[in-house]
Amino acid sequence: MRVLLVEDDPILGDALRRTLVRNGFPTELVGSGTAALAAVAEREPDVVLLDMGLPDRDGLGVCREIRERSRVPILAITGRGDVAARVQGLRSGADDYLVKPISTEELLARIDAVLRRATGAAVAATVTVGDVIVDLDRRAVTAGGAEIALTRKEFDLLAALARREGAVLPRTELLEQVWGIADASAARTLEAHVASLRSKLGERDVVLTVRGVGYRLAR
Amino acid sequence: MRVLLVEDDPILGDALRRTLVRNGFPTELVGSGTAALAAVAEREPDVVLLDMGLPDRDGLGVCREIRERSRVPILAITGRGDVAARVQGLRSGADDYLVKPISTEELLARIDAVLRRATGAAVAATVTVGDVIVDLDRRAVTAGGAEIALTRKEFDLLAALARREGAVLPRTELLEQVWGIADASAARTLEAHVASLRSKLGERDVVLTVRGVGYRLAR
DNA sequence: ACCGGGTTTGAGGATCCCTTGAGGAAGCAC
DNA sequence: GTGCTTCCTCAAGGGATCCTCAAACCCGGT
Repeated sequence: MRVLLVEDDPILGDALRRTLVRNGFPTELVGSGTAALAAVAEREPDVVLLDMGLPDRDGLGVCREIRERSRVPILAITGRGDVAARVQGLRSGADDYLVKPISTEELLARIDAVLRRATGAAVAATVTVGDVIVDLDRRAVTAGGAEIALTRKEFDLLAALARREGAVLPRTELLEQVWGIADASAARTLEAHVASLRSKLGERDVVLTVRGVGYRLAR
Repeated sequence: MRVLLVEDDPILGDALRRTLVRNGFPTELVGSGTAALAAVAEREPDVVLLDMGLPDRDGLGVCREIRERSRVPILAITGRGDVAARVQGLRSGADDYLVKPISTEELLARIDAVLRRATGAAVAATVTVGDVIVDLDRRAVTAGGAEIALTRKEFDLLAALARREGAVLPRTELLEQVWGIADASAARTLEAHVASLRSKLGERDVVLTVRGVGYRLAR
């Protein structure tokens, strides 16, 4: 499950690459369309994340050339409001697109979705922890067979933990994924949501505290 | 319509076999890759259910060998979270896969789907939600047997939701699919159409709102 | 030009839930 | 045990989000 990330801005590129790696996607970063074409042939990635605003050649051409040589799913990255680029991108073979600025949550969700479609409706859209089932598509959660109504943040929080089932997610990471902020000052907000999530899940001890670090899911 | 089940865990294997038999699929259970290859040649099953975690040889190899000798549809069974195995499985010729733990409903649905694809039967172009039937070809909707007259936008909206039955569609996505715009400022338009759609469908709670995200269909 | 259904837009209001604060409990080092 | 840090509980304000209800607008068809 390898990702090829094509992004010329080294800052954004590195940030995206780290996010992806942290979430279980080994990622190779290249900075130009030419390098991208070579990498597709050589490394056979499972998904290509392609910034449409490249320096050496335009994104559409790269997109088309990749598509001529491979059936790998392509996720286009476009600037905000650039509707024309979006439509043309989809015509040139991109499977979906992301609009800057890109939230971690959306990035992961789109990758999941694109993989699911590419592999013929397969990647499971649900995660099971004990008798708790998290349905990422329906944004629905059942515990012991009974449906549980969660709010937006509560679900996002649970989903972030569920995607990395069992792994410890640092508070900063959760804040970034769910709230989109890199600010640790909202610590109490996070705690409050963990609390309400726990109370809704009942006496199940699904969300565990890792003191000094963050939270993780039981298995 | 015979199923070949390849599963080394006798407990799980027997449970699956019984479930299948109860639901109309005569099933043979074998516990190793070697036996599986022999059984494929000899019994000519209509579907193979293959656990990727076998003791004697790895699932991928078995998968590939089966595929070399036969065009029988293969449903891979993988552990949870084992994304890599999933992708490789699909590359090695599996048609779809199931993730443990396997629910009966999902098992049967996947077998149906795989058989439908393999035998080239037409996929039904109607989606059913409760007693509401959405016919995507005829652009017609019936609820409780009675035909319901919907306007264009109302139908497009319902159809967009129905195609991804149950999954949450973000507001932005609905706006783009139904209205062709990437502008979130038309939010009230969407809401108005949801309202009229709901009122036409009666007290059925078919269209559910997911606060902060979008809408989805009940099941 | 005139309807008439379909669609969009606006304002108002109801509901939900996110955030924030303070105080207390629990964990950890010594 | 003592002190310190970290985390949890609880409740309430205020804001975001969505629904309702009308009215205006658009656009074919007659």
